[in-house]
Amino acid sequence: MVKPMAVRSLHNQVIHELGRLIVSGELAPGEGLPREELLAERMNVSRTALREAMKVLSAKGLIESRQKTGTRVRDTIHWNQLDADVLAWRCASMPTEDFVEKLVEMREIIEPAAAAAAARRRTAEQLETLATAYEAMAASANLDAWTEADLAFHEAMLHATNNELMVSLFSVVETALGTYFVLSARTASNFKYSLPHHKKVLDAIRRRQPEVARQAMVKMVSDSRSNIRRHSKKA
Amino acid sequence: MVKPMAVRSLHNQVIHELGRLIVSGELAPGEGLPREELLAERMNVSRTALREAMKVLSAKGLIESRQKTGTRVRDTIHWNQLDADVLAWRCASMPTEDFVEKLVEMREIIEPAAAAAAARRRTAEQLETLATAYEAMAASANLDAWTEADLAFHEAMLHATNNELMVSLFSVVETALGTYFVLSARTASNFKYSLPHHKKVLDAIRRRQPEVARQAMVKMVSDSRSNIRRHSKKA
DNA sequence: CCTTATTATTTGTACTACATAATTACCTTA
DNA sequence: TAAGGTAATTATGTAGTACAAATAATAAGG
Repeated sequence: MVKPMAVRSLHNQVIHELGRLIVSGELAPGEGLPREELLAERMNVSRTALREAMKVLSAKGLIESRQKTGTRVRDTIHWNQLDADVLAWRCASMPTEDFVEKLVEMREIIEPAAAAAAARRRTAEQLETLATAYEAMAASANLDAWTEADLAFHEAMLHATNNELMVSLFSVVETALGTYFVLSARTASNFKYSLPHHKKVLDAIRRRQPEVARQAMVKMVSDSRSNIRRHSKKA
Repeated sequence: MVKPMAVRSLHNQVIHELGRLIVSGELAPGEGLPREELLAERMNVSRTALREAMKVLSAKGLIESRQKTGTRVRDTIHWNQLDADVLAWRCASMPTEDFVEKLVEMREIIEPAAAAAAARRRTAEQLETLATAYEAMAASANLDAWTEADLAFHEAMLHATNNELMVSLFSVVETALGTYFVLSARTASNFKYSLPHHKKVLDAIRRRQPEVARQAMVKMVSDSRSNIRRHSKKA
């Protein structure tokens, strides 16, 4: 789940280091950061690199800089919670149960609607991509292959809505699926459990049946929700 | 609609200048930007300020920099379409009809679900805030006051879901409402047209009736959709 | 012709210097 | 003493220079 994310450049490292610290709560909202000169020295980077990182974190709503006052961690209200990085940082450590709950709720809202829209507006080519992803799921020999194909399926569905705003929600779906992969009690024998659900969605989209697609997707998500619940109770 | 956004700092100006150019299509995807030194000179800023801006645009998925190769505008697929700035830049000039359509579709997905969730989980305090916003709408004497209160109502509803991921979608709702305010044929006499819709939503949330709230919101959005349609046909 | 070394160019990082804004403290004055 | 304005202080903001690192293009060598 945690992206390896070959962080090449220095300022990218700084972004992720500070970002993770803030999102994890180790740097609490309201807390002031050391002034740039000190912080740069402490992190062994130049003020230049540090500032470039801080501008990005500022754009994500995590921090706020003012002259003389310094830089402070902003309240979570202002965080760009849908940002892929912010979501990833929240899952860097084991995500809290209530955050998983919120992710599932988002899937319940996004994906059935997306399935319906895809059934209405998908092109032949988009259907092709979706079908290919499904085939890869069916053919997957191990968990990793399944995971990759599963993500491809859900992303292809979002693309098939032909609404780029919808597509941008993939970061949420991706994170939700990621936590599911970690939390659900899957084994080598049952990891293809949800394949029939995916087939129903695919078929409904192929046949351009929005409501059928929606219901199939509702079923799929509600199923994965209960899978997580079962696992949580175990733990 | 277009945020005045008192762009104080230089690099913020650069962010918005370049951002708008890219999102409007004046700088097409695939197109390479001049190298930093030249671009900085051309924009009358230092390379320092330019780079800080470029890092932010890069974080929004609009551009991509590589050593030796230079900086290129990325394909729209990679754009962070839900980013508040990106949305605002898309509406800087008159938004296209199909973009408005996509915004409305997002409202249709987000807001009914949010209304239902708010009815389920809102706190007394959140209800208070929502009611206050409603009162302000009812009391508004002009279009500006109405607009402000309307936005506050929709934001309060998202907050009442107690799901911060939902709250972050406010940028989408805000943009959608903004285009609606511009495109709908409102006059001094009828701008409170949707007040009863809002009352139904508020009451359902107060009474904790998720499905009633959802349906009321479905009605409100579908109504505003048809209002926009009517106006588009005129033009 | 293919492979490998060299070169040139562009972004990446560091450092210095100064500008600007905002807070704080002080100092003047009624 | 209290009010109010003013100057000192200190953080971020901007500019500019120099060099490092990466890589596309090119030249050298087999």
